[in-house]
Amino acid sequence: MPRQTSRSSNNTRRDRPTLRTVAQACGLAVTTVSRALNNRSDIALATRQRVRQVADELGYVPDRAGRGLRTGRTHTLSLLLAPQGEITGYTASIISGLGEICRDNGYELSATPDVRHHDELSVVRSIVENQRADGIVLSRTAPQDLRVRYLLENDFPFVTHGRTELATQHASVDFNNEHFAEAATTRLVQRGRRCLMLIGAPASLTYQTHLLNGFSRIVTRNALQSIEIDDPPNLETPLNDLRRTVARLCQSERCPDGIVCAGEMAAIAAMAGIRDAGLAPTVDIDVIAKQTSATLDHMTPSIDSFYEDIDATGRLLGETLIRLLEDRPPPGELSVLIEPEPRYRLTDTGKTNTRT
Amino acid sequence: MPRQTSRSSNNTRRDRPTLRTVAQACGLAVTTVSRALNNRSDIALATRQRVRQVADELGYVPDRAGRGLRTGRTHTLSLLLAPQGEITGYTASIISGLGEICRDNGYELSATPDVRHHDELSVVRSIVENQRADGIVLSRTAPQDLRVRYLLENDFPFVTHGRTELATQHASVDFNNEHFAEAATTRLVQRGRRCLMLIGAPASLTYQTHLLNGFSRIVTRNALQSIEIDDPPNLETPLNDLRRTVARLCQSERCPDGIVCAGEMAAIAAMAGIRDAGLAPTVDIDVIAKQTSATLDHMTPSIDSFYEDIDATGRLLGETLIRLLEDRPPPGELSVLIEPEPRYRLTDTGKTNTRT
DNA sequence: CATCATATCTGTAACGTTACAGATGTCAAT
DNA sequence: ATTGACATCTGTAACGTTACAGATATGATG
Repeated sequence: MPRQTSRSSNNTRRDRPTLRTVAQACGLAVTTVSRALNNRSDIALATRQRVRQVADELGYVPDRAGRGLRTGRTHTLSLLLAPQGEITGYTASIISGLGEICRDNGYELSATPDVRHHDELSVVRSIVENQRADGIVLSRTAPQDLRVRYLLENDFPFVTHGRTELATQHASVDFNNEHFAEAATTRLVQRGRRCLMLIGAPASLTYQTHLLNGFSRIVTRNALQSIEIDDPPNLETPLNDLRRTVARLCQSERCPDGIVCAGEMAAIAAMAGIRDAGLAPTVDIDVIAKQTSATLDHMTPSIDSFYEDIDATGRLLGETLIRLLEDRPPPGELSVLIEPEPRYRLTDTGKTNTRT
Repeated sequence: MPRQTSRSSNNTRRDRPTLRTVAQACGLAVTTVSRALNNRSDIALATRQRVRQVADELGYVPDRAGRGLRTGRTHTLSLLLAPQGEITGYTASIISGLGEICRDNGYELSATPDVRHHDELSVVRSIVENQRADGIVLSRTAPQDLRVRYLLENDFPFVTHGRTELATQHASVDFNNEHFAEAATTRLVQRGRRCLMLIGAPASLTYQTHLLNGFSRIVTRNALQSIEIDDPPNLETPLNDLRRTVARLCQSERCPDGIVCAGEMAAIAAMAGIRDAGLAPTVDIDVIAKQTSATLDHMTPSIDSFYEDIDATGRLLGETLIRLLEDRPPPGELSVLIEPEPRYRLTDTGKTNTRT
């Protein structure tokens, strides 16, 4: 057996059929075949069907480069990722859903990690200017997101996971973080907790506002205390730091008796911090979190949570963007809001209860 | 402000410079500029430098479609992912490392989820036949991996995460699972555990053999017992099932006193199962795991682990594949083996000890 | 001085596709 | 028969790049 060579050298690579091949097989002009396969109305229906069938039989697949050169479109969607090193399970789930939609619609999904400590716009600019994709999926949106402004100004198709506060409307999919925060906080109140703390998103991201709105509303309505500290830990605080901060807080006089946590990893670190302080999570300090994977289901003690379906979010992002690209009306609204799904603690048989 | 339109209509999109633009600016022929930018030796060194500089000033970036049409190359690497729904944090880390290398080398990274219940070859075949990428990154390799055979037969560049048992050599990056299993098992033995169990990979994957080799060697050498059950849970058993199986086992007469776990999520579920059986992880049954994220650091009780750096693996996969594509000798060996990094339990201050 | 080798540059064609401007044929109305 | 309207199909050109086969100039060699 030959050793793996470093390039596909003596090319026996099966030459794939082109429009010309199909045209010859049909006895038609190349142009006709092109228009037939693109389902243009000025080609007889019968011809269109015949061409489609012959093309299928020959295994014809349009050449991306040829098409792209002519049309300027790439049939690629770019997913902008957090900078290298800050990529989490969230990313994986988004890719899973988005990738499925791309595959089903003949798009490539291109994953583009952001560059740390770099011009915020450099990645989007490179994609737009160099025509690396037909559309962009953004996450980690800020209220006045520069990237969104840039894309709007340049009239480049995109969809965001999360909203902005810009005057111009744009396609987006978001989790209802306000409802999540309200429901989570309410549940703590119902359990008699009176002194609450929120571990939310970085202040620069739009959804931190939503979380705070929901949290504060319930706190105010019930005349509760909420813990404010100088440098509050958030979802992107390194887990060890978050853990230490929580531990310190738990040993101070400002110790909370309930924590709402907008991310599952942060919740795990927070529980570790509570234990470090010699207290018992759930008993001394109740914790309630947003859940995006199965991990929380197997924690001890088990905690209540609200589920965000990231996989579904990825699918929605993809569908929205592709509809936008293909000039079809978006599915329902241009902006979709996904509601949290309440989950209750595990029973000891290991079953999750999901009540609606 | 205008509402977001669905396509970049009245195109004010900045026309990007082409080779022709650069050629005119330099007073040279298009061909010359092309060859200059490709650093061909039949262009005077001075000319090459001048052209490069003018091109940079004009912000020239080669058009992927034009180049691809002519050369047949896409400057894209495809990462094959587990089927939708089975994608985990592992994926995210691979993408993180691989994406970085792609960006630095002018490649796009295309993420391609596998299709469940479908022909095993369909995805690779589609990539190869339709020239969707210049090279492929595979994971979840089997001893007689059909995809690898197909790629070898078609002389298509690729690199695998994990090895095969095929006679033909191919580029790969692998974690030394045998060493991991040996070291993990040895550590349990040193703690006096005598009746051990391995939660490894699915039997169909090559590295399960490596895990078993390492595990069995230590078990045999120390004349220990190992637990064999009919349908042993593995890393891809749904977590609830794994948890129940472990719980049941712990209540039977074949209860292990130590578990080696080749994945962190499985370790978490196993610990939950131990607790379900009324036993204490670490005390009654010691657990030791392979670690790929920070999650395990914040478990209670904290457990020992061996770290696999997936981010670095992604980078290595990318570097290897790109070197292969560009005909440069691969970095060191064609096959790289990454050694496990021992990690010890957290101290109560929240610091991880990494000794070498 | 003629010849040849070498270094450096250039023009043409082609990759596969689609836009555009016709071309051809058919049929109905005049 | 002629015209026009329509349905259906076709040929040419172009997108940006690189392969290929020269072209030109320079200097060395006989």
